[in-house]
Amino acid sequence: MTAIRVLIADDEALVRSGLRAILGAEPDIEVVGEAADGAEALSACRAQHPDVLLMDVRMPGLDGIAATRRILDAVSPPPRIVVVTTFENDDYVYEALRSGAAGFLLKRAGAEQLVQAVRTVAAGDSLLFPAAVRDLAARQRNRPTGPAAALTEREGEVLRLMARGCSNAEIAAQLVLGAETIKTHVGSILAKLGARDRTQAVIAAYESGFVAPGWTS
Amino acid sequence: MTAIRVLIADDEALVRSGLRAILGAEPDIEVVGEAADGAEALSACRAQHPDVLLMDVRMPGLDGIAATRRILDAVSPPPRIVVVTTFENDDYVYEALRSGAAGFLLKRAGAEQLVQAVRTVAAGDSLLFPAAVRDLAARQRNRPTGPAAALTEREGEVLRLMARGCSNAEIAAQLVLGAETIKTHVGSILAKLGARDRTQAVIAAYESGFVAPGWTS
DNA sequence: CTATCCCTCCCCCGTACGGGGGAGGCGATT
DNA sequence: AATCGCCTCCCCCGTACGGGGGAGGGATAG
Repeated sequence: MTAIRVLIADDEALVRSGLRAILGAEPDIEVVGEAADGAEALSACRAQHPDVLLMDVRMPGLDGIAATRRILDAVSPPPRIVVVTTFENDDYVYEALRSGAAGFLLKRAGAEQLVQAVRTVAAGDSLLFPAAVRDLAARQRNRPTGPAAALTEREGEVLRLMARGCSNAEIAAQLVLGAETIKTHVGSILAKLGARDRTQAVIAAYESGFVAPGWTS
Repeated sequence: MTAIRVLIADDEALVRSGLRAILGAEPDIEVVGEAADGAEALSACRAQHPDVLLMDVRMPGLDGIAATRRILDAVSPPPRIVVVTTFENDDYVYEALRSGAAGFLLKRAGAEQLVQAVRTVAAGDSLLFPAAVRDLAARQRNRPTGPAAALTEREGEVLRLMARGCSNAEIAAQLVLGAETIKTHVGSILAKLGARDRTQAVIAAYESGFVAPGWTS
């Protein structure tokens, strides 16, 4: 049996070196390349066709999630992708898996878990490590990420209410404001989101993850 | 170290027996009870406080997902829950994990994988088995399940276009129909979905899974 | 101090939207 | 043959919505 070919994608060179050191020590694992961002990972995958791609979520440019999607779309045969992340900061666990990642690994996992993870996904299985996943999932709701970031706090509240089906009058009542004020906010929201009407704004809210369907929680 | 206490919840007695046989053969695992549905699982958890709960998703009454949620809410300390499912039918993978399940196991997994899974979750780690998870996730989109089921084919098309931000005129153009026709369809959709305006209809479409945000794929 | 941004509220105006009717054609079911 | 549901199109009407202006107050930054 030939060695498992692994590609490492992480924006920090030190981390890449560390991973390479750990994996390189294993006789059945071969690190075939490194990438500093999602775009590099994509081209490296095209060139190297690794069996396993170890990818950080937080990277400049194409982040790990988007890169996962693109690589699985563009590279054939697709590598098995393990998304790596640090501790506190990540809401991306499920998004990563939904994007088609085969596994999810916390950076504070031990070296043993790492090589185990690589072997597991290379064998065709998926994995989740470790228990902290559930806690992360709970925290997953607090994601203001998106083009909705440009919205002010007030506008955010208004958009959230719009996304719950409220009319301008209802929003005004809810926030104890004049109906005219809401119209102004709605106008700003439409402009910032590039939406033509409130419906498009709500769609943008869903698509950007500013609000999420109940069944995703 | 004391044995891992396992509770088995499945509506088929034969399956329960099989699992019990497999797990009972392991010296470090003890099956402390069985349950035929979610409600039984809940009360059994309260009585036995197992370390691990092996639960089928499809069960009469309280299904596995709902039971998982309730048990994790109601039982302290909560057991580690492994959701078990058969092959084709399940969109529930992510819902199960989001409900707080520690792991997910296909029934066609081998006995070895089963005991391994029990040991893994008992140790505090989460797991996913096996590779089929991603394919299941991919199939997850095709769920016309919901209140949108009552919609006509035509109405479905219209709703889908509404959910893409189209105006009535645009929908009419898209479907090569009169604008008045679209108004009729929209009216029917609003009535069937219990929505007051197109925005609420689009929200219902998202919430019911009739359409899904791009980031869920 | 001034500029800028946000929040608040007001005006007018045009229109797309939604409610409430009706009506004809068409296929399937009964 | 009759009925029913679906699709198609038409009328009128009221209004919530969105565009385009303006304006004052408060906070922060320069």
